Amino acid sequence: MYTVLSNLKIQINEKIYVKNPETSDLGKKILEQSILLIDEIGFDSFTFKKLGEKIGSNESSIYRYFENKHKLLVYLSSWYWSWMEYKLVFATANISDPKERLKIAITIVTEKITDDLNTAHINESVLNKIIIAEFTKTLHTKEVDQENKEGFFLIYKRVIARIVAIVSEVNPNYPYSKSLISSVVEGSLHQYFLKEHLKTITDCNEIVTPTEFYLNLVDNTLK
Amino acid sequence: MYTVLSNLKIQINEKIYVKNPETSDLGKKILEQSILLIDEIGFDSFTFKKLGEKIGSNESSIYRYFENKHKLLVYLSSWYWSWMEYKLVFATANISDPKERLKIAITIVTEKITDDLNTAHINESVLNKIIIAEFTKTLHTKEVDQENKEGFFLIYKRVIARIVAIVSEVNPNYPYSKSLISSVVEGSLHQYFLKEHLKTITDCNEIVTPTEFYLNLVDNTLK
DNA sequence: CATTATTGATAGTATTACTATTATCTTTGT
DNA sequence: ACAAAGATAATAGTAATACTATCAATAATG
Repeated sequence: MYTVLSNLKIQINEKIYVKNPETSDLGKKILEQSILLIDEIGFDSFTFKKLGEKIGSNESSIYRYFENKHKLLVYLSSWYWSWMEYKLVFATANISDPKERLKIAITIVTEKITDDLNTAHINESVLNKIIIAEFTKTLHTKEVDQENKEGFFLIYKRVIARIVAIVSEVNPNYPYSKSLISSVVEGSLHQYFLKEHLKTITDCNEIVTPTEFYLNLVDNTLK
Repeated sequence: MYTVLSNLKIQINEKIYVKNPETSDLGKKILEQSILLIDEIGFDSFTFKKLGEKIGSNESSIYRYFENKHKLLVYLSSWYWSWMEYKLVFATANISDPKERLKIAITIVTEKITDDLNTAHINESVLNKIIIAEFTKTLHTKEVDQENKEGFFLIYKRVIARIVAIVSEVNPNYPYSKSLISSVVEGSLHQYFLKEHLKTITDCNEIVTPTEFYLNLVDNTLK
């Protein structure tokens, strides 16, 4: 996969990190290798100590970038959704037909992810695996309301809002556009999860894709 | 809410517990109070030590019932879905029209939960809150495939399979019945979560219910 | 070349997630 | 009524986690 701008820079809410990891080599290494390590051992077993060992750096150095592993995951998620928004905006620009625009948007948020070569230290394909496996954990905490107030989930919500706006163009009378799209975005991750782990309760497999299922669903719903 | 059978007994996979908590007072207290404590402080902060203090019992005694807090959550989830299956089977029995049966089934799995007075030590309304907040955590672990093999998620999958069977009656040509229903069941929990915490990306509120949204969605989809 | 910022090394603390042992208390079977 | 068995409580102990603090070493910059 390649994006239109080379070396795209992604802006993340400052409250999520202690020190911006994009501003140093160590910071970028933390992002790059944390993605690989979380994918490898899972977020629950992931610790800053293990990450430090992996990148040949010290635990305490990592704490200078992120308060704790939860915040790091929130950062990676924000990065992911920001990248997704970027793709969404570019892919739907200059498409006049709302129906076509919606089709593209649904495809973008539900399709399989390949690595974007413009971001040297982020492997989007592996990041996507983490999002499928771990994204719900960023939301499902006792601190969700506080963190939501601080804007931790803004980009995620904005991605959904953008697609909701297209739905309203396609069918202004449909009364559940927000629920429909939040359900598509979250549900798509879930279908990918089921396809890997609980195959008996999904139709998605090597042939049928979540994209196909959701394009059909949205199409039927807005008719 | 009341069920047809009084004192209904729910069977849980033996591999989930060390000692069946339904066989003693302490066991029942563990179930009852763990639900309240997890709801109160969240699953992440929940420990057996805190639970022990709450029920005036010893940490080590709780370990005789459950290997760890993850297994306890799996137990509570299994209990919940088993109870849901029970409600589903009763509510749809003797309804000959598949469309009507599907409508009832969707309603059952998406509607707001009130306490079932037939189960003295389980507060289903609070348990439902836990399921909304924490159920995904039972699945999103590195051990999911192993635990799935051992049957930890059987009842959950069976609930979905039962509704899928009704979908096939209503529309045998619809090719995504499993994805549709897994998406409804999981998505419904998600919509309840959004309604509480991320209101801007859902249409569900005090007036519009997840049930209404999903009945409409399924109806349009199977037309 | 001096200052400042960054990173590394080490140590230390409170909590968690257990396991093990032994004592006590409660049932139950005869 | 009493012994044996089973369940629970109390205590102690361990390894790992999730940090914080301090200070030394190194690199970047003006």
